[in-house]
Amino acid sequence: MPNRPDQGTSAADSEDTSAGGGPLNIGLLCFIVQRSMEDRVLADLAAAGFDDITVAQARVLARVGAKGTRLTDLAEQARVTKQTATFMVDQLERAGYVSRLPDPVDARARLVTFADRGLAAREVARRTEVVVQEEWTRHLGRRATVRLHQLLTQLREITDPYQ
Amino acid sequence: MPNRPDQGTSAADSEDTSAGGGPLNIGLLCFIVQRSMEDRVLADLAAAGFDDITVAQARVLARVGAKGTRLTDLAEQARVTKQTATFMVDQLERAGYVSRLPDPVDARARLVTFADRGLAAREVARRTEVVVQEEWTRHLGRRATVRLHQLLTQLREITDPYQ
DNA sequence: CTAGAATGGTTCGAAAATCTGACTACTGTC
DNA sequence: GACAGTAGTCAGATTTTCGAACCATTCTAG
Repeated sequence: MPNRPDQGTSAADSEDTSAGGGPLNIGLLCFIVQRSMEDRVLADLAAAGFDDITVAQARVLARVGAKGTRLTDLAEQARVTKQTATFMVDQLERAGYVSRLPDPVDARARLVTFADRGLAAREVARRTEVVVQEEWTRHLGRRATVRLHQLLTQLREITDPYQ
Repeated sequence: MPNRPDQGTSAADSEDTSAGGGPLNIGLLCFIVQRSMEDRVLADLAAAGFDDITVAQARVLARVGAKGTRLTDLAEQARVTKQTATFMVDQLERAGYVSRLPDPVDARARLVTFADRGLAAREVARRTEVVVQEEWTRHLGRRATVRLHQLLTQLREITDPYQ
C-alpha cells in the first residue's frame, strides 16, 4: 500500500503552536470531522460497487434533492463554480447517477435529478451516514450529539452564504 | 463579477430530503463551517498582499508547526498524498513561505519550516481566525462556543486517524 | 409591449491539484 | 551487514477547477 492519502500510521509526536498539540480552531476541527464522514461514505460506496465516483463528484451528488436541484444551487452548496458543477454533472450523468430534466417553471433551467444508479448510491450513502452518526453518538453520548448538531446548525446561520 | 464559487445570492428555496431544508448531517454542517473559516482567512490573506497562495497551498501551510514539520506529517494532516504535499511545499518554498531544513535527528527527513513570508502570513491568518471565532462566539454565546469546541475536540478522538 | 439587465446553463481553453508508479537515500533490526 | 521499512522525490497522467465568452430565457422599467 505505497500511496493513498496516508491514514495516520505514525505516532503522534506532540508539536506545538500552529498545528500540533495545542487546541485546534473550530474550522480545523470541522475539517477533520467532515473529512472523516466523507471518507467513510466514499469507502462504503466503493465497497458497494459504486467504485466509479470520485470525491468531487460525490460532493455534488450529495446535494441533489429529491425533487431535483438546479445546477446553480448545486454549485453554490458545493462551493464550486457553475462550470465545475456542469463538469461534475456531466460525469455523473454519463455514469448513470443523475439525469437533467427541464425545469417546468423556468425554461432556462434544468433540474438535476437522481437516476436509478444515483438512488441506489444515495441509499448506501444514507445508511453509512446513519452508522457513522451512531458511532459518534456512542462516543459523545446522545444528549451531547444533539447539542453538537444544534450548535453547528446555529453556526450555519452565519457561515452559510447560501441559506 | 461573472464567476467565482457563488456566494449565495439566491433565495433559499426550501427543498426536502437529501440536501435542502431538512436538518443536515453533522458532516455536511462541518463542511459549511470549515469552508467559511477557510474563505475568510484566504480573503484576508489576499487583502494583506498574500495574493499568491491558493487554498490547497494554504491547507498545507496551515499545518506547519513552529518547530517545523515533516512532509509526511503535513500530508497526513492535510489528507493528501506525499506527492501532493511535495508539490505544494515546492510552490510554498518558491514563493518564500517555507524552507526545507534537514532534520537533525533523521537524515532521511527534512523539516518544513516557516520562512519570513510564511511567518507574516501566519500572523494575518491567526488574526483572522481570532476575529472569526469572536464573531461566532457573539452569535452562539461564550459558553456554547466553548461547548462546541469541546465537543468537536472530543469527536476528533475518533475521527482523526492521525493522532 | 419591448429594450436592457439579470439569471441559468454551456462550451472552450488553460491552470491547478491530485493521484499511481517507480526510485533513491537513510534507519533500524536481527 | 543484509533487509524490511520509512522519508522524500521525480515523472507522467488524470482529475478538478477556474476565467472568459456565449446563448437562451426571464424579469423589470418605462
